[in-house]
Amino acid sequence: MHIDFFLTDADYIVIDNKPVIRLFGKTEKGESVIVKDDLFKPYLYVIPIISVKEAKKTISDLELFDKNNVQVIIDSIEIVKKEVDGKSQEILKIFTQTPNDIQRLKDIIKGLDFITSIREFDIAFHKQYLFDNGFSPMTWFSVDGHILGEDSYADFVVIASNIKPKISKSIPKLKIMAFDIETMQTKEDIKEILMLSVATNTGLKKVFSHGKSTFEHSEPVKDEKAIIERFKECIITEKPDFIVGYNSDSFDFTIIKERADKYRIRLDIGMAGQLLTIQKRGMTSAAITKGFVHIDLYQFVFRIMRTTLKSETLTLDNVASELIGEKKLDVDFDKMYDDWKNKRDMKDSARYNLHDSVITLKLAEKILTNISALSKLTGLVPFDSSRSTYGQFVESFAMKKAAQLDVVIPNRPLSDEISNRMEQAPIEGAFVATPRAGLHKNIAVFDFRSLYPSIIVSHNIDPFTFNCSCCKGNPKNKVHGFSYSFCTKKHGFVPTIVEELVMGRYDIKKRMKSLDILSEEYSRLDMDQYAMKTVSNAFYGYLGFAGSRWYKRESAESVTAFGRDYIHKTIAIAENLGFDVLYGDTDSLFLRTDKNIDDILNTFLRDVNKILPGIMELEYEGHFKSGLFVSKKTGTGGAKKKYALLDDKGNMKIRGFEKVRRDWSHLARNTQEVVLQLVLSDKKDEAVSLVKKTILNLKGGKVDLESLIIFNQLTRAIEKYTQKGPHVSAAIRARVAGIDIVPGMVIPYIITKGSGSISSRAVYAPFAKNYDPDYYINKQIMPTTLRILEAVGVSEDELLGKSKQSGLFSFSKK
DNA sequence: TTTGGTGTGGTCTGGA
DNA sequence: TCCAGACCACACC
Repeated sequence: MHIDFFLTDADYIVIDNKPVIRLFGKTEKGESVIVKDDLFKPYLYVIPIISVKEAKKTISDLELFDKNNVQVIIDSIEIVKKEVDGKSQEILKIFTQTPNDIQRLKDIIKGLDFITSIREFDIAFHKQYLFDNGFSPMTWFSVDGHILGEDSYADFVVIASNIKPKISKSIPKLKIMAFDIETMQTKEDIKEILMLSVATNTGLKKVFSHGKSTFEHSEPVKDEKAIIERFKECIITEKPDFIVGYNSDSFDFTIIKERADKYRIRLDIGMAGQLLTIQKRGMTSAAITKGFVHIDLYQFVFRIMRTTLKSETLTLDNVASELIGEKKLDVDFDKMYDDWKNKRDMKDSARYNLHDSVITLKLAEKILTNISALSKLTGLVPFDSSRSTYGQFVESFAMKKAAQLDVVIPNRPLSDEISNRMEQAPIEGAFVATPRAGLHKNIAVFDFRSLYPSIIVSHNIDPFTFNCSCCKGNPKNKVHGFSYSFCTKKHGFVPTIVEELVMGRYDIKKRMKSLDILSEEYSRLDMDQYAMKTVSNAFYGYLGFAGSRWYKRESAESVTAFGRDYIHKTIAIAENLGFDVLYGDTDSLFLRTDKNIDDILNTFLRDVNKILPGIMELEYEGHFKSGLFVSKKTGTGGAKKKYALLDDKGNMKIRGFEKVRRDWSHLARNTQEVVLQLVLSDKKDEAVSLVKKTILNLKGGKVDLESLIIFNQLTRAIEKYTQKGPHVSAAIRARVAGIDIVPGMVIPYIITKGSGSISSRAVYAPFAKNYDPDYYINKQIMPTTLRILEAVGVSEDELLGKSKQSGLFSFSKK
C-alpha cells in the first residue's frame, strides 16, 4: 500500500534486539498513523591512527566485552569517506544491533591506542535516523509499506519498505487540544484536582468537574479519579496531534500524573500506547506524551519569545493579552474552594477554567506556527523544539546539515572541557560609539544586514578553516589586530550552512513581497524566514558557547574583530564625506543629515558597500526628523544604548530608556514616554508642566497604586542573595504571609511610606496599602524625566518649580 | 544544559 | 553621614 503522511513526532523501540523507528503523524484524510521503519541501524564512527583497512581488521578480530563481561556484537564495519574536522578522509563506520550497544562499544574501544577519536556515539537514535535520511518533522512523506494489525490508538500502523520526503506546500489541519486544571491544596503537599477543561480547534469544549456545575459545557463527574479517566478518554477518542497547556510540564501534567498514580490509573496516552512520563531535567521537568505530542507553551515563551515580549511577567494572562488580545476571566478562588467544599454549583469556576483552555488554544494556534517552522528547519521534533534553547536549535541545524554534507559531527564536550572553556577570559565584543547628548534634527540610520552571519560567510569563519596550513601568509583573510587568518581555498562547513540560511532567508523575503500579507502562504513564509533568522543570528554565539560541539574561541573572536573593523571603516568613510556621526552600536550608524542630501547618502552607501566583501552589505534603514540622546548619569559623554527617534510619520522608536524597562513603575515609564514625545516635537514647555503636574498628583496622594508597581525578577533562591534588594525583601515578607515564592518569579512591589531603607519599605504589591510620594518623585519621576529635559536645557530647579521665573515656589532649597 | 559581549543605573554595604 | 565599590536586573545588539 501507499500513503502520504505529515510527520509530527518520532521515537524508537527495541524488539528482539532490533531497533524500530516509529514516526507519528497524520494523513491527508486526517487519520493518525504510526509508520515503522526497521531498516536503520545504529552506528558510530572510528577515526584510526593506522590505516582504515588495518583498523577494520583489528576491530573485527576483537572479542568485545563490556564492564559487566557481556559481549557486544558488531553487526558490520564499513569504510567510508567523510569530512572530519575539515579534512576529508576514510574512517570506519561501525554498526551494532541496538542503540544501547553503541554506548557499550564506545566505552570498550575508547582505550585502544590505534584510535584517535570516536564520533557520533552521543546522538539519540531517532535523531540520527532523521538527520541521516534528511527527514524533517512538520513536512510530508510518502510511504510504501503494509499495514500491521497492531494494537494502538492510531487509525493504522504501517511497516514501511520505503519512505521519501514529499514536496508539498500545504500544512494539514492539525488537531490541537488545549487543557487546564484547577486544583486545591488539601494537605501539606497534596494538590487535588477539582476540575479539568479541554478545548479543541475542532469545537470540543468540556469541563470535567468533581462536583455540581450547571455551566453549559460542564460534565460533572463523581470524583477526582473520574476527572482523570475522562481526560484520558478524551485524548484517546480525539487523537489530537498536539496536547497543549501553559506551564503544563511542571504543573498540570505533573499533578495529573501524581493523582493518576494514586488511583492506579494507567496513563497510556501516547499514540502507540506509551505511558505519560515526567522527565526530570535539572530544575525543571518535561511531560512526555509520544505521538499525541505534548507542548507546554510556557516553555517556548520562556526560552525563545521572552525577550521579544513586552509583558512584565510571563503569565498566561499577560502573554495571551499581548499576543492574541485575550484576557483571562476574573475568578474568586476562595469562593471556588468554598463552593467545592460545600457542594454548591461551580458554574463560575467551570467557566473560568474552560476559558483558560480556550485562550491557551488560541495562543497555541499562533505559537505552534513558530515551533513548526523551527522544527522543519532544525530537524527537531516539535516536542523538542518547543523546549529548546537557541544553542540547541543551532546545534540541531548543524547536525542535520552535517549528515547531508558528509561531515562527521564533533562530539559534545565533556564537563571538564566545558569548565576549561568557561574559565577563559571573555572575548572582546562589539564597538559602541559614544553618542552626542542632545536633541538632533534629521538623522539617517544605516545598518549592516545580518552583520555576524555575513562576516562568517564572507570571511569563511569556521572552527576548521582557522590558520590553515594551505594559505599561510595570505593576507587576504587576516583578522585585524590578531595573528589569525581563515582559509581562502576551502569553504568551511559553518560558513556553508550559514550562507544557506542567510541567502535562503533573503529569497523567502523576496517571495513574500509578491504575496498578500493576509494570505496563509505569506504567514507561513514569514515564520520560515524568522526561524532562519533566529538560527543564523545565534551561530556566532554558538561558536563561543562552552557547551558547543563546534566551539572555536578564535573564530568567535574573529567575528567580532571583523565587526569592529568594518564599523570603524564605515565611520571613517562617513566622516570623510562630511557627516556628523551621532551614534553607532555594533552594526548601526546614525548620521546627521542637514537637509535633503540624498546624493551624498547614496555616495556614502555606495562607497561603503564597495569595500565590503562577499555577502556583506550596509543598508539604509530610514530617516528620522528628530532624535534624542541623553548624558550619562555618572561620568562624561552621552549614554550608550539609550535613544529616542521620531520618524517622519510621527512614530517614536525608543531604545534603552526606562520606558522600555519593566523594573520601573508604569507612572514613570508613561510619563517619560510623553516627555520624550513632547521634547522630540519641540514642546519642552508642555513636557515641563506635565512633570510638574505628575509630581503634584503624587504629593496629593492621587495616584493609584497599580501604576506604581515595580517588577523585578527573583533570579535565584532567596537564600542565595548576598545583597537583599527591594524585590528580595518584598518577596521574603510575601513568603512569610503565605505566598508561594519560587526562583524565576517576577515580584511586583510598591515602595510604601515610613522610614528606613527602600528595601524595608518595599511591599509585595497585592498587600500594599499606600505609597511613598517622596520615593516616587525623587527616584522614579525625576531621574526618568530630568535627564531628558536636561538635554534640552531644563534644570532641576526649574522642574521642581524652584527657579526664579516661577515665583510661586521660589523658596530656598531647604 | 546558559548563543555571545556591552552598557546603564538603582540599591546595598561597609569603611572612613 | 558620605561615598566607592559590589551586587543586581535589565536593556541593546
